[in-house]
Amino acid sequence: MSVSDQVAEGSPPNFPPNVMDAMCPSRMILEHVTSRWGVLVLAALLDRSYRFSELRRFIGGVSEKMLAQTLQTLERDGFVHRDAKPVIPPRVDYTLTPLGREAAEQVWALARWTERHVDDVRRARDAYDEARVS
Amino acid sequence: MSVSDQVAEGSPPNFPPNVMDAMCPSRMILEHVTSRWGVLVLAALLDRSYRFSELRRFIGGVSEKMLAQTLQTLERDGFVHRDAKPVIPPRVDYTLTPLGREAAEQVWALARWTERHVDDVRRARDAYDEARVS
DNA sequence: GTGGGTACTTTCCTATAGTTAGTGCCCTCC
DNA sequence: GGAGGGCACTAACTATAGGAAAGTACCCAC
Repeated sequence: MSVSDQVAEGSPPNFPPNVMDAMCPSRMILEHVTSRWGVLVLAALLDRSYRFSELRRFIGGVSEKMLAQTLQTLERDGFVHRDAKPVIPPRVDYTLTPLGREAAEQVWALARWTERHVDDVRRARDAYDEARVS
Repeated sequence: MSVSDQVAEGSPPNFPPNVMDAMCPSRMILEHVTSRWGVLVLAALLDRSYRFSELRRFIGGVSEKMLAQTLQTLERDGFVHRDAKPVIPPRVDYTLTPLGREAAEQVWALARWTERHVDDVRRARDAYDEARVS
């Protein structure tokens, strides 16, 4: 067994990383950052840090469970930093890490893009719907 | 009742569009383009058009049902163009519209970014996991 | 004539998301 | 001084979304 054989066997079958491969870890990371609430958490934290319930009020429609779950996932992936101060009442601040900031800038750009193109999509939907009622 | 009152009442309560508002249409559009399979469909179609089952083979792990559903949603939103040739066997080509291309460029950039940072995330996860087994 | 390919749709079942209620501790209100 | 609310969660339950598999209808190759 040669050295190159050892490397080939020891390394995962995901080189180079490819999101189109269901087994590639990059697929799961992409799912975390593009998840329903992940996108909004990252976008929110881009301009400042937030406390848990402050974030919950800012992001309309998110449940406490899903916000906590999303924040834990993003923290584990190294996108979000959780700063818990041992005071009463509890105070926990969430901030972006440098890695999280890079991701957040991209999802924020996408969020702003959709906000700008709401009317384009509405027109497309009207045309689509009208084409099949006839 | 003044004219400004009429405008305020007649227009939807979503101006300017804001993804943080659960009721804003931009929220739903963002969910479509960042959906689990929407991201991958847009990214795939960026470099060329695909037929249905070609796309299904290219995007690992997608079911026929979810691919059809995702394509219909993206078509209705005006991101994807469906070109069905009335031949036997059926031939349907999916392409991006100009609007879809703009969205696809952004999600593709995000996909490539995650592929490049797989190792950073893996390290963050190892550190996170090790911090709570002790 | 059996198997495979095309592009889907339908049915069924499970996994995931969301809703609700509970935790423990503190502050403010009247 | 008891009621209500805020803080940051967690646990249990339920509704909905997602995935597996089969069906459709037609054709071609072997």
